Amino acid sequence: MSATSGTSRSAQASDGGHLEVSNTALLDTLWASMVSLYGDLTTAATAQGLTYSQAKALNVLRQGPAPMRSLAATLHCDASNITGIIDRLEARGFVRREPSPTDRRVKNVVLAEDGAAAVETLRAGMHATHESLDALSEEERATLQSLLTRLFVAGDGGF
Amino acid sequence: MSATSGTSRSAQASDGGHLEVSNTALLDTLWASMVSLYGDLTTAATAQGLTYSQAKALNVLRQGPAPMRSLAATLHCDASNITGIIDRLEARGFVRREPSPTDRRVKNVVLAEDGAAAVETLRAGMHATHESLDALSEEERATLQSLLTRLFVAGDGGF
DNA sequence: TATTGTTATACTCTATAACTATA
DNA sequence: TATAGTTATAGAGTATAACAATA
Repeated sequence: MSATSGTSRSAQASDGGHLEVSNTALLDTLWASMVSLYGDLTTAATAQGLTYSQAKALNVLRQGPAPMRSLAATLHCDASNITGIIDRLEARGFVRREPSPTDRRVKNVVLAEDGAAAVETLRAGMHATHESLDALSEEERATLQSLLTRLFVAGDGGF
Repeated sequence: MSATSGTSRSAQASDGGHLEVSNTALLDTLWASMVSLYGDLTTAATAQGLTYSQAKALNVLRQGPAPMRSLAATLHCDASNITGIIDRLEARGFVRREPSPTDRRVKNVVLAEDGAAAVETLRAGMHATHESLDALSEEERATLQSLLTRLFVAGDGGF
């Protein structure tokens, strides 16, 4: 945004480690993008009577059933939170708790039909995001997908 | 991810409007990226004794003082939330409330020295993000910055 | 009248610690 | 002993509604 170029990078390995201060401008852009996406997602979730955390949980469960502990790891929160979040989703019939056949300690959370419908409606309702994506070319979307996958998804499944 | 290609796009304008279902895979990637970035940010914030929301507020204030109402809009939350968030940041000396010279209803929130130091430390502490960014080439970072800016920042300042 | 910021309220999220039941 | 899930607790975030001060 300034004369120092959008991709400047202070390559000072102050303590012998890797590059410490990498690209302030890009960090700003990533941060702002996250806040915008968060806003669009929260708006769409509220329209379904869901909180941000509930929406995240439902979205993860689109990929298949998951144990409570696994959900906590994926959502970067303590396992005790998941109990309440799943409690509330289960009370609305959006998910079910099923016993694991292999480990009687484990409860697998399964996305119910109503939950699947709600999360699909939510995803379709992220209008600002969809409109922005429509403004990119096919090639640009492929590039973005590739870069973001390398940045955030590839490593170990979300840092 | 599947045989349907990473950039497929169901171009069905079901109700005469714009393209409704755009790129499920890319939405997934964006969502996962947001969750990962959120996780890294929260971890770095916790190390500074800050919550995610407090960190977002401090980061916005890096760009200069802002009225309460403006902070609420930028952070996509109700104005009544900001009162509490700024209360807690002010109690720790991270921000100050200053009266607006032009409108006696308005209070401008100013980043204090300790707050500026805390947010810079926080940003430097987002190790997972920095390491990921270091793995991209200069050109790739420029491309990512450009694409994200068009997607999320350019429009109207965060949707 | 409309807007800015605050307060009161109720609900949700969040981490910590302690607990039960399994492994 | 270690792990999965729950409960209790306290602090923080969140939106709604009502309010005072100012425009």
